[in-house]
Amino acid sequence: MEYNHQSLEKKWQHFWADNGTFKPSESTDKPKYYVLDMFPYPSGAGLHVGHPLGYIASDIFARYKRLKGFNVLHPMGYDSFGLPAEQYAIQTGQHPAITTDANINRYREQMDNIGFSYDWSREIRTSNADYYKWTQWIFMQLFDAWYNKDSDKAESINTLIEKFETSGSLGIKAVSDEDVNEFTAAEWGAYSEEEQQRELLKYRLAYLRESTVNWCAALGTVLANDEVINGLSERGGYPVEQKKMMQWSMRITAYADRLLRGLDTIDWPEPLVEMQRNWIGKSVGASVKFPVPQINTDIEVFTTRVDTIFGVSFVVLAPEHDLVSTLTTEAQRAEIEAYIDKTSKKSELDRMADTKTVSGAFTGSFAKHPITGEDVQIWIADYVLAGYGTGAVMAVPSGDQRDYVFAKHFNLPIVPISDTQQLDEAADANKDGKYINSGFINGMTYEEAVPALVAKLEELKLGKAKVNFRMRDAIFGRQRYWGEPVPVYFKNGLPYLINEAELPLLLPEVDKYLPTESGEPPLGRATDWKYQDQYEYELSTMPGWAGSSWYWFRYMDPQNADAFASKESVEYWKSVDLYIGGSEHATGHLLYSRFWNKALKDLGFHNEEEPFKKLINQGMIQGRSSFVYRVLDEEGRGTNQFVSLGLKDSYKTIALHVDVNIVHNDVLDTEKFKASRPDYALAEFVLENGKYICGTEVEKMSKSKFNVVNPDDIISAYGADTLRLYEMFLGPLEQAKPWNTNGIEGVYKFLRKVWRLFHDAEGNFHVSDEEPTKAEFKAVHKIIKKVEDDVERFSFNTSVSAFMICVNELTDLKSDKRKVLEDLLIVLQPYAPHITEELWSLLGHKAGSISYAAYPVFNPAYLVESEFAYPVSVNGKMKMNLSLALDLDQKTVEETVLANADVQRYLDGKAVKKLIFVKGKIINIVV
RNA sequence: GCCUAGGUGGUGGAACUGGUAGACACGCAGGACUUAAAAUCCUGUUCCCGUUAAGGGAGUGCGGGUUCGAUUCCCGCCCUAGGUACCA
Repeated sequence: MEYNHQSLEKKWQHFWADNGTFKPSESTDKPKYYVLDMFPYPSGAGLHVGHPLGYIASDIFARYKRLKGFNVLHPMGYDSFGLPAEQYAIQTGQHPAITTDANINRYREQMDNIGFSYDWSREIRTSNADYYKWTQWIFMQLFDAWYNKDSDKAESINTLIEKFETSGSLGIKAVSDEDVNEFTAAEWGAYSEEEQQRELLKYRLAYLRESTVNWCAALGTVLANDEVINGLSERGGYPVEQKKMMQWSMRITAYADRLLRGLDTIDWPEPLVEMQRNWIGKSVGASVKFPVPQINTDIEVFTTRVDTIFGVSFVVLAPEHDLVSTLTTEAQRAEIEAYIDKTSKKSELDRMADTKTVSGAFTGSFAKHPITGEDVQIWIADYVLAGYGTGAVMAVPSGDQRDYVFAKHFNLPIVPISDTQQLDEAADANKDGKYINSGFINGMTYEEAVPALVAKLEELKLGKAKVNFRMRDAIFGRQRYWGEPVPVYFKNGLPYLINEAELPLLLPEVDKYLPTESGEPPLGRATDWKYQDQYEYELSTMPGWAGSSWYWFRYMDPQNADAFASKESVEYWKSVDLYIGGSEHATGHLLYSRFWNKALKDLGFHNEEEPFKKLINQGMIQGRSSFVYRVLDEEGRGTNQFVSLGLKDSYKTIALHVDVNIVHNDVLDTEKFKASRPDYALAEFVLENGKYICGTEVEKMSKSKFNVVNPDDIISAYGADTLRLYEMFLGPLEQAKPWNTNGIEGVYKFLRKVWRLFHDAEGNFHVSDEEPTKAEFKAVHKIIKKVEDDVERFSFNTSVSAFMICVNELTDLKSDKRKVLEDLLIVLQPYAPHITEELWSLLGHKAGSISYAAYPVFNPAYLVESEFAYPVSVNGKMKMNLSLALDLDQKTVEETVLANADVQRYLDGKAVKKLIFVKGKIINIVV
């Protein structure tokens, strides 16, 4: 029988599904291992050949770990709330749940064709009520929590209430809003219920507050910072503006430091760690107050270089700064107002793009230098951002390039503050010199000056050491329909949690998926809330990242109706050992997940500080578009003639995308091309060597470029095993690469060779029980070792090559020995599960048992040779090959090599200065 | 600008801690089998010189350095991709 992937693969996929082959058990002596893929949003386009890359890699790893004796949890599900289904619903009126279900079914079908070892009994969908019940429940825990800086963790809000009741707000160190009140226990007791709730809201981890948000009018919703790219929405690319609104937020800033520290404890790709670091944006410095006596207030600035404080020659405020209007003198008012007007007209994009033009205006007021007491001018300029730090900076032209340019432009003083500064052309920020013109720190070094200054500022009550973060709290509400309802109702304008017993708070039906006439979110249309007459429900829903910020826990115990997962299952599976997915989630999902994980840990629901121990980013697979060249006539109109790539330069042509599915190895199938479109029916071709060669270009995979390759097509032509091997063979997992079917034949040929190892010339199954030869053992033990090494370091592409070498060797040896072939099958199983499963059962083993076979033990003895040949160079130049017996000591090797006639001839009487040994061999002779 | 990753044949890529650069595969060329084609198998394939050959030379983005020996380590530069951006 020949290798027939079609029937064989279907057969085993059904067998695995029917027998629950990949269900892990929690009652086992085996150590656990949790392999997770980032679950997909099920889009309408289905999977293309790029999507499964990471899934194949994780599947190989999961299968390998099973062979290595681990109890493996390898689940899959869907992040099924999201904008596209809702946009589609707005256009067609079809309920998003229906589209979503249809898309999920398509995804599932496609994934099943690839032969993944997921435990589908644990499938989850974030839009299912029995799932989002727990997303809502977690929201409630976060609402009922505050961050205690003393214990450095989140605690139940009750511990805060207790403190308020016993000692008031005194001595409480919490992460909270800026505008918290100070009160005694007695005052707290005298607060009304409403006043108490209003105050508590300023401490909760999930809170409601008036904040400046990114409002996207086209999408009709607010967006989180990571959903806005260059002032445009990530989805759809619509303009985004800043707007003040009452909004749900998550106090992620409470965790800024722990999120940063945790990065050192996890094994993630460096670029990703770096992205999170930048996003969190910790800067260590000082906050300094510049008094403005005439209006009896201070301008607070943040600086990372307090040591340059004596170089301050002016202070700059952002044009949006609260004090601008009070500080502006009558003489300057017209100028300032004109400037504010001008900058407010600039869009976010313009302001970012234009960093060269120097602009600003003088307010007319002066502040006092906190140490010298001298007057410094107060300016406004749009290079100072309202959203970072305090929205004001102390300008040190000698130490900061922006301040330098500004000072030059407006003729403000530039004071050197270090004896090593070079200020002819630019600011000089070096910290190496000794201070000059700097009062009491003159002559000090940087290391001495900083603590001295901080102490001085504290003494003057005009400053203190401060750590600043770039990261802002995450906006949590969305004015959309297709998301989790927030389990909150309002009383006198204040939010209260609904009863836990009322969970899940079901997403109500609406007549339309658009905002109401009065501008409320779509949920304002709902008429079937359970307690509609009693409650004034919250109308916004949760953002897309809510459901994905805890989903790895649900897989541990997906059907549990009493908890998001049982205590036992959480204690057993702990956290994800290996997580595979794209780097586009660096500052979104991966940050929010770490945040929720830490909060849930603090509140006592599990014990793991980090959710994903090791993370791998698979590279994006790009499309490889093909082009045909249509010949143009004198007027530049297209003719029916198409010219092959190599000859196109002698014609006037236009390049047209052609469907990559009718091109093989860059050769166009001309008949299929003619049939593809009516206006190509009469096409004529100018061929080279009898073929029409297409041009190519690497672009994003998309329908409009005719370069989408569907995995189903590859599978029906070559089989799932070929697809799996080929996707791995394409190159390093983490590298972005274009899809290119050109090499797939080689992988397919390899699988046929594997099949033939088990079949005789007539095609009958045949293996021998004889003892393998040394050469056969050697071939197999090489691959046992190689795959072990490769899989552990995620170098799947080199394994595929090694398999090919191994099978070529066994084919040359005409090997048919059961002992070596069985080992080969086990080692190959993670990569090509279908063919190995089939051959395994033909060998007489129980069906399905290969998935839990023991990974063969590598025996280095099989790789050792009795004699080895190796090259010896003279002065680094390769000269000759020598062959020596093994087990010689260094001295004997030395004598034998030097006695060798060839060596003597090359040395030509010259004296040997040194012999270089590597692993007991002489590798180089220095003369 | 800054941060991160990378630059190796016609192509995808290999070379794990410095030790025969180009494994493996594609493509291409030639051959075997076949009436023929497909399929399959075999041989060759970094570049240059050498009629074939024996042989020689160059070669991992560019320029230096360390070393007996560098794709690998160090310094400077160029280019590509991703991220980020008046963050004080």
